[in-house]
Amino acid sequence: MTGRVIMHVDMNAFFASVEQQYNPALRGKPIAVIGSAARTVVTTASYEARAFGVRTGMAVWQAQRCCPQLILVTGDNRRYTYTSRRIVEMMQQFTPQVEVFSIDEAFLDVTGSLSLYGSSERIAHLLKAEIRHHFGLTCSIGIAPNKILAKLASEMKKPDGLTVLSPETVPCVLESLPVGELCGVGAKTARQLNLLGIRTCGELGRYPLERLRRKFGVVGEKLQRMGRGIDDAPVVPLDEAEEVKSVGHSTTLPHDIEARDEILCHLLQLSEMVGRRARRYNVWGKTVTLSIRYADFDTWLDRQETLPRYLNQSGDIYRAAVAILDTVVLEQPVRLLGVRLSNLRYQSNQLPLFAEERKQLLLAGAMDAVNDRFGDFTVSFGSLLAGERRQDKGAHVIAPAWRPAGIRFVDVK
DNA sequence: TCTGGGGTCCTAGGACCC
DNA sequence: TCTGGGGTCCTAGGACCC
Repeated sequence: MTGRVIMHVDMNAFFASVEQQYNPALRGKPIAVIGSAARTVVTTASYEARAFGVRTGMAVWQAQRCCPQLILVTGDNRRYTYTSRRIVEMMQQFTPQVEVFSIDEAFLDVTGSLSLYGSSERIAHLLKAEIRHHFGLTCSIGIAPNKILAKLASEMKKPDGLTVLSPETVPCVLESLPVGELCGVGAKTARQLNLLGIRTCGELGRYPLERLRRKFGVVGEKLQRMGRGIDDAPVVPLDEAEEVKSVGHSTTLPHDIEARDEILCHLLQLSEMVGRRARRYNVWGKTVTLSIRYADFDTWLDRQETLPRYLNQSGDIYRAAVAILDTVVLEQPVRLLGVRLSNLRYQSNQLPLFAEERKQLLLAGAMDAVNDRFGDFTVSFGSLLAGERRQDKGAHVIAPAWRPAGIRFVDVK
C-alpha cells in the first residue's frame, strides 16, 4: 500500500522578495513591506531586516528601532497577486491538484505525477528552478504523506529549503516537536495544552482522547490526530473550492474617533467597498455585521442583523450598518470599524421590476464601471467627498490570506 | 507612537416550529 | 394543566490562519 505524496510550497519573505526583484536597489538591503494607513504594521520583512529582529506585525516605529536603516516600502497588491497567479500556473504544470492556501502558500498532491517525473524531490527541484528563473524568488518546500506534515516540513528549512518527511521518520520528528508548531494550534490552545502537561506532539498524540474531548469538544479529536501526524484532508484545487461565505472590509482609523458623523462617514466608505465587491461577483447577502474595536484595543464588538431580503447595494448595506450602530452605546472612542456581508447567495444580476430600483441598480453599475477603470472612489456618494476623508484610493494593507482567484481576490480589475 | 486586514470554523444559548 | 424532543435559524464571542 502506498500513501499520498503531498508537497507544501511556502514562498520566502514573499512581498519583500517581490519588491527586491522589482527594484534592484533594494536587493541585499533590510526592507519592510507595510500598508499605507496611518497606523500600519510590517506585513513582511526581508531576511536582511529579520537579522535585526524585524518581524511581521510590528508597528513601524518598533521595526525602525530594531533597524534604523530599515527601508520602508508600501505594498503593491497587484504586483503580488499577479506573481502569485503565475506561480500557481507553474505548479499546475506538474499536477492539476494544486490547493491555493494563501497568496504565498500552496499544497500540491503529486502522487499521480511521480511516475512521470521520477520522484517528488525532482518535482520540487524543477519547480524551484522555474520560480527562480522567472521571478528570482526562492521558496521552501516540504514533502510528506499529508498536508499537516508537509506544512511542518516546509517550515524546517528557510529560506530556499527542501525537507522530506518520510512515513518512517515522522514519529521521531513529532516526539519532541512543540505543539505550537502545528498549523491549527495557536497561542491560546498551546497554553491550554501546556496546562494539561502536554508540550510536544508526541505527548499530545498519547493523551487520553476522552480528556481532550472534555476540554476541547470536537476539536479535541482533531488535536489528537494532529499530534499523531494523521491528516486525511484532501488537496482541494481552486475549481473545486467552496464559494466564499462572506465579504467584508475593516479599517483602523488614523486616530480614535467619537463623533457620530465621522463614524458614519467611514461606514459609508466601508459599505461602498463591500457593496462594490459583492456586485462585481454577483453576490447578494442577507446578514450585515458591524464591527467596532475600541481605543483600548482589547474590546471588540460584533453586532449582526439578518434582513428579510438579500442586498448588495452600498446604500442598503450602509443603512443596515447604521441601524445596528444605533442599537449600540459607545463606551470608548473608536479605533477600528468594519462592515461585513454574509449569508450569501450567488445569482446573476437581473433588472428588478420597479422603475426606482431599476434606476438605482443601473446607477450603481455605472459607478462601479468608472471605479473599476479609474480607481476606487473616483466616483462615490456625495457625502463621502464632502467629508474631506477621501482616503488613499483604497491602497490598503495586504492580506496574505487573499486567494488569487474569484471573489477572494480583492484587487481584481 | 503600540499593536493591519482579509477570512473560516466552532460553541452555546435562545426563538420558533412541528 | 403539564409535559417532550428534534430541526433550523439567528446572535455573540472566541480561536485560528496568512
